[in-house]
Amino acid sequence: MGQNNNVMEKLNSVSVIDVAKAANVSIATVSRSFNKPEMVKPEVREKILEIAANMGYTANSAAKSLRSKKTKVIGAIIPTLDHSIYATMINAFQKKLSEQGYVVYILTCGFDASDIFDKVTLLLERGAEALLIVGKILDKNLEKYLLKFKIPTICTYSYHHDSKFPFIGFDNYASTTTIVEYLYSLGHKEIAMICGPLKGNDRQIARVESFKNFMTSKQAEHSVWECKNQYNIASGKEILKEIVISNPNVSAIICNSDVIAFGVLAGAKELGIKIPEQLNVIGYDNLEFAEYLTPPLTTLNIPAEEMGILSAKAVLDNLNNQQPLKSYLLKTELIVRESTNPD
Amino acid sequence: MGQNNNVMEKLNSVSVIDVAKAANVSIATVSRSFNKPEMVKPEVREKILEIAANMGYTANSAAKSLRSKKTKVIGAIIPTLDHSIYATMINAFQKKLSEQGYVVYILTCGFDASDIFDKVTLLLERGAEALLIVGKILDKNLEKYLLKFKIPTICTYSYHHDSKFPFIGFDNYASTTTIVEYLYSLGHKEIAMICGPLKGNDRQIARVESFKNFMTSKQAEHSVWECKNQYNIASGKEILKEIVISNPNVSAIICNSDVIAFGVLAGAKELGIKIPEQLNVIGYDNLEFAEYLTPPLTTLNIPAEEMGILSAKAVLDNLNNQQPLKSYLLKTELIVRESTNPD
DNA sequence: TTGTACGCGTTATCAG
DNA sequence: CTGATAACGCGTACAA
Repeated sequence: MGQNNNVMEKLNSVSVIDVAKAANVSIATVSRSFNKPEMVKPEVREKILEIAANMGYTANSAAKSLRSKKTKVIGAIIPTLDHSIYATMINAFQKKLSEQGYVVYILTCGFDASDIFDKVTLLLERGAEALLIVGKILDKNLEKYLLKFKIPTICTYSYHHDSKFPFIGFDNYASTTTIVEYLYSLGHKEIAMICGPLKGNDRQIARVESFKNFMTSKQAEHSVWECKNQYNIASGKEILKEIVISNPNVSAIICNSDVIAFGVLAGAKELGIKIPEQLNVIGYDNLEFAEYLTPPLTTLNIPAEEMGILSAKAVLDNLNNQQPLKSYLLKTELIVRESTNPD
Repeated sequence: MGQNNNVMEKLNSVSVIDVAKAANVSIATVSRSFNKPEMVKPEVREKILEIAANMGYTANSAAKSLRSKKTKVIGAIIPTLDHSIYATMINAFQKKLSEQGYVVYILTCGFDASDIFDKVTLLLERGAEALLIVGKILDKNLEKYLLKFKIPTICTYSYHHDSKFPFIGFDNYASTTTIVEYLYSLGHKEIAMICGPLKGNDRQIARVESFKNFMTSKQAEHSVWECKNQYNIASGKEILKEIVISNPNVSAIICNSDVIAFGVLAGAKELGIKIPEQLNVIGYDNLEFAEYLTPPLTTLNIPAEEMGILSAKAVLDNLNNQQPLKSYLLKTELIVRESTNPD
């Protein structure tokens, strides 16, 4: 290895011209045998296909794209693959698209989506024909850009009525209201929320707002704790300790991720805080482990896989059948388990 | 929307020709301003770059690839993104590559890697310049194919000395031996292993073999339980029940995934089996949650992120500097916690 | 049903 | 340092 190992060169060493010569037909007939089979006499086509296979012919996708202006590539921009909640969606998205020969470019951007212009253009310049984005598009320039070039773009994990782009997601604001209402109905008068990084993160912002609005409307004590660094179990544990020290009257904690809730349960155990007797804990995402925690975690189920599949279908329908992209408001569901109970 | 919304057409509406005209230079100079800046007089270059930016010029990647025979795309084939252990690696891999303007195609193949020829050719035909694959390449035809076309291919998550392809991974066989030896040294005489799907999965096969060989050499009782369906917590729980019923003398269980081990702990709790007093449990992967389980899980740490980063570096070095791909045998480490102890 | 010839937008070559 | 032009491999009018 080392010298002259160019993949394209090797892979595309035999072209339509070679096949045409070998089959004693024109290049047009070869091309048509692959792309418009019904236009070629069956015997001729079969012969060409066979010869092409024997010669190891592979269409050059760059040339194909250049000519046809289609790449069969979809771009996806997500915060990170390191959270199963995004990985699950992308997994479903990718699987569905690959059934139709589409391939997915994946780019991670961290939780701050306010600065993803570069990532978007990178994918677009590389030929992405449509985009999947997590959350709302916050950068006005990006919004203009996508609109100007009519890039088919789907936003997920959120739902905003005022958006210029279709959303296939769920209502973060309403979902959190469901959670807080439930906790309030249980009699909790002072509740804390542990949220993820807020900057450029419309999901977290909506949840915090919903929480604050509800609690304020009831004139109930409340506090918000931002998990700024690592979004993991250790953080949840740490933040619990801070909460306990500075707000000892908190009787329930809303975690905006099951991972954080996991940490809170772990921290509570260490501190000797009984759950749910002394403290109620509620998660978000309904990850697989939630029901196996001690105690089983009350949490909010979100339609991760469904978002991926529906988004893929929408993209396919748009690209293949010119169907306009529609929004879907998907349902979430509060799964009550044993980490919450009446005060 | 609906008609004539071709992304490429819109995005590449202004070409080098337009920029050249506007800047009053030749197209060659425009091209060079972007790709070989040192060959263009600074003032001229700056002017061209500015004009190009104002006109919204974007190079057509298909044309670029067609001419240069480079795509700056890397393909990755992994079992699933739905397991954080793979997602973590891919996340690191992708992040590193994107620093150099590379983009990653991700395709999932399930756990059976014996039939991925189609996936490989799909990625290659789409222009992937190099490949990242999880596990050993089992299909002889695929092996021949990759060798014939000299596709830069890195295999991960395993390490085989007899492989025709470089491995950036760890030794599954030896790692399991470490685990079994440790358990045996603790005095366990009958051990069970819960493994993942075996078909087309060299990692699981190596671990099972290692386990059987060691136990046989000690003439110790042992059994292997294949987790055929879902590779999740519920399965671990279920299989534990089967083990307890049919092999009541088992005093230790090796789980080939922390997720399975999680299920075993959950099942044990339900059955009233005390861990580690009545049963030792050991995991694999050292996922984040392992140390927070009850009891904290003894497990094997694997270098997921490191594999991703090193693989990315190797690919970059191969593509940019013609450096041959080298193998790296990375270390694993047994993390002893409280789910194991002397008999 | 098939063949000819052109153009897609870029980079590489070669001459200046 | 710059310009003119060929070539990359394919799809598709248009002609036959």
